[in-house]
Amino acid sequence: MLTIGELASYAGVTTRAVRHYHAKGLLPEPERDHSGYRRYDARAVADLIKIRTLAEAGVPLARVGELLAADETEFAAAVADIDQRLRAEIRERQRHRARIAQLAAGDNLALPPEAVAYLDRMRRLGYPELMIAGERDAWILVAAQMPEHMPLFMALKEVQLDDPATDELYRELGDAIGWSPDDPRLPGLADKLVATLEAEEEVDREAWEEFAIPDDLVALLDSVFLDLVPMAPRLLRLLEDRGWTGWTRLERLPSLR
Amino acid sequence: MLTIGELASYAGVTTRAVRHYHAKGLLPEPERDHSGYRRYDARAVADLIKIRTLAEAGVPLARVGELLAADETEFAAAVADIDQRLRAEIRERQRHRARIAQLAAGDNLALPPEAVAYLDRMRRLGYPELMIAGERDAWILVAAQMPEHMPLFMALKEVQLDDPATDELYRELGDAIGWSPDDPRLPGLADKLVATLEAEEEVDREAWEEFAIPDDLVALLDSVFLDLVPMAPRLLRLLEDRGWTGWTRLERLPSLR
DNA sequence: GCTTGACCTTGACGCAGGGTCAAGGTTCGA
DNA sequence: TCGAACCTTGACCCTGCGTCAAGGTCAAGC
Repeated sequence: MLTIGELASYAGVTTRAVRHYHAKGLLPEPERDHSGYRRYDARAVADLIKIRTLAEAGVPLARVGELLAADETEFAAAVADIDQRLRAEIRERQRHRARIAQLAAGDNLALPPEAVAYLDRMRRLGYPELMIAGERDAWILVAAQMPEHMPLFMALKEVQLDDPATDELYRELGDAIGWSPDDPRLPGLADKLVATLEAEEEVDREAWEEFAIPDDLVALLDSVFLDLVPMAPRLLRLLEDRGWTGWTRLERLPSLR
Repeated sequence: MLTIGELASYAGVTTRAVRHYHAKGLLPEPERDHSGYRRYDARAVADLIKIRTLAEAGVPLARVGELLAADETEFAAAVADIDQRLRAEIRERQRHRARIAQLAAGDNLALPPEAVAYLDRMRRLGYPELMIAGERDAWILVAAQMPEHMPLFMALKEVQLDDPATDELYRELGDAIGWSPDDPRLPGLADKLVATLEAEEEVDREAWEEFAIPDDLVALLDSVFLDLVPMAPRLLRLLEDRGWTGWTRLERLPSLR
């Protein structure tokens, strides 16, 4: 007759595992000797090895019990089921590998490659880091909600950078990011912004409007700007004085009656 | 400003997960409003999405914190490390798949294919199921301790079945398995066994002895027989009367002084 | 002003599969 | 007769949250 330690070593498991299987009902509790020690026969070794074999094959303990008592049909069905689970887990890990390989390739936590490329271009063009950081945070939010639209959005942004007038406007905004709320240059900046908006062809904006950003996301993006940039609240007020509201989605105010 | 539920839904996680990340120190606790609710800004959404991105890439939360604060070199090293872990987990599951595919192919829980083939042959030859079950349990124990010797052992067993004399002896043992301990045919069976043993060429046994089964395993295998077969203790006593001891490894008793 | 339902708060337990003490009793060999 | 190496039960630890429980808060509709 075997003690728990001997049993465990025959089957190549720890005594803790054996007691765990007792607690789970996988292995029946054996007789105790006069001092309370568990005493096992050879059948227990064979049973334990079967349990180990299934557990090491990736079968959850909860199912090991069923499987030991299953007939051939049930066994085959259960095995098919487990195999499917294993395949799913393998695929999952393969996706994880691909994902972290992407992460390793750049600073693009949570951003698709085209957005990384856009931010890199801003960096090469000499935009201030604070502005780039704001853009990145904002696009992270958009990418999370509308990942399928990101290639289009980034293509539109690249077009904007290609346009010298927009580029110049953006550079001024970049400089203005550090201005204090009472900076005297702010009204002039607001004038320039409004002028650009009014000069803008409707066509340009249609491209954006077709893939309407949801209202709550717009509000969130506005708050990125408002939180990050000290002069932002003042600038928005100046724009409202000039008949425009919002930031992420700038719109004409309904004219006052 | 966002509530925890809004934050969570922007990032595509549960509120429970957000609180979990707070508890783990991955995401800083935000300000509370007058009623004690957590209030988040848009930065928190971006931070949370980064956490999610890493966590979904299979990075353990304990490492996510380090990674968010890591420089590029550390990040690359950590990513390489995680990739290695993922590959190991994939390999593990592929081994599991192969293992359960084997299991599905037969009743061979914990037995190598050659042992399954041997047991199947016993079944085809009409040996009683009780004897086959005993053989299976015994070989499970051997396979667990000496897996590398199983092909040889099974080859030797097949040779025994090929021999008409041994086959006949085994069939008698198979019949005897159900006998009561005081069955009058037992002495005759013991005589026949001893006769076979003494007629056996030394060469036959050398093959087995070369790959000595350890003493404790022999004791365990004997106990399978003693536990499973009611008449076993009596049969062993009868063999000892005739100058032989043991069962798994039958040996001549040292002659009495 | 009241109810209802959807939020929010902290705290605690649960899961798989055991690892790792703790505090004590038992057995075995020298 | 002593110490080492067993054994016993009980309880806490890990991951990554899910899921109660027992309440507080908020907005809407009556």
